[in-house]
Amino acid sequence: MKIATWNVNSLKVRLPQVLDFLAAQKPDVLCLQETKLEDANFPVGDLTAAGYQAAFSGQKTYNGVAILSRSALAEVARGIDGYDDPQRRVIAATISGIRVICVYIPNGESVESAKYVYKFDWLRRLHSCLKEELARFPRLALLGDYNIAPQDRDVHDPKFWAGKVLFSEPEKAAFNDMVALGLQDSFRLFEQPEKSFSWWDYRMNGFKRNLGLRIDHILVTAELAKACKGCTIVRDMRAKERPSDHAPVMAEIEI
DNA sequence: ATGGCGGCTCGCAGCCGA
Repeated sequence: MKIATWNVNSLKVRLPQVLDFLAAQKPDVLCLQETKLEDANFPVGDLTAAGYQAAFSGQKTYNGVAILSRSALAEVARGIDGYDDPQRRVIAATISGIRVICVYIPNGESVESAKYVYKFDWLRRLHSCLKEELARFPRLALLGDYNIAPQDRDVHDPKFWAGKVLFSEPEKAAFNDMVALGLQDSFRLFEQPEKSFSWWDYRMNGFKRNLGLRIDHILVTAELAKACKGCTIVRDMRAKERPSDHAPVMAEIEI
């Protein structure tokens, strides 16, 4: 089973690239972030034609998440239970007995910003939600745009990024709090090329110069980690015409 | 590397992302 995550930065613009990715990589599950679409405009027809069912939770202009799956999506849940957040950032579904949670964790803007405070409030709520989900589902994967680069090797210039949003110590601590719940970073279960990133700024020739960050992750429970056969960043999607600023991340689980 | 890109909107400039 191949599970993937991709921040597409507008599904309306990126639909052709998403269809390319589905055809080329044939993931069983693809989690999307920043669809920027109201549910009424979700491209159900094109995705059905490509062989995928979808569950989605969107809004106009900002945010928006979705899960595409070749097989049935059960127990679909939108948002975090008990948290009335108008920003559409979470959707979950059970697929082939695996709990798949797709998240678009807030960016935070800067460490001085009110949005940084929101990020931590949000992460606290996600943490307690995860605790409950983990009690129910020994097979769970948390995929998405975390907006956190957890380690020095996930940042092209750790000295420059030190203390900045996406790489500040409290954010790394929040990431480690999720790991402490029993989740493992599937990417780091395997040998990986140096300077592996999942996001590159559109500006300053960020991709060509490989000035990136690894902020998109697939965290899995121990039971899935045991069955995990690989995790890769599908870098070539970032090199295409009119790319998202993120590349997809994909893990293979033998089930 | 932070102006510099690219997506969005009752657009024609400003907000947001990361």
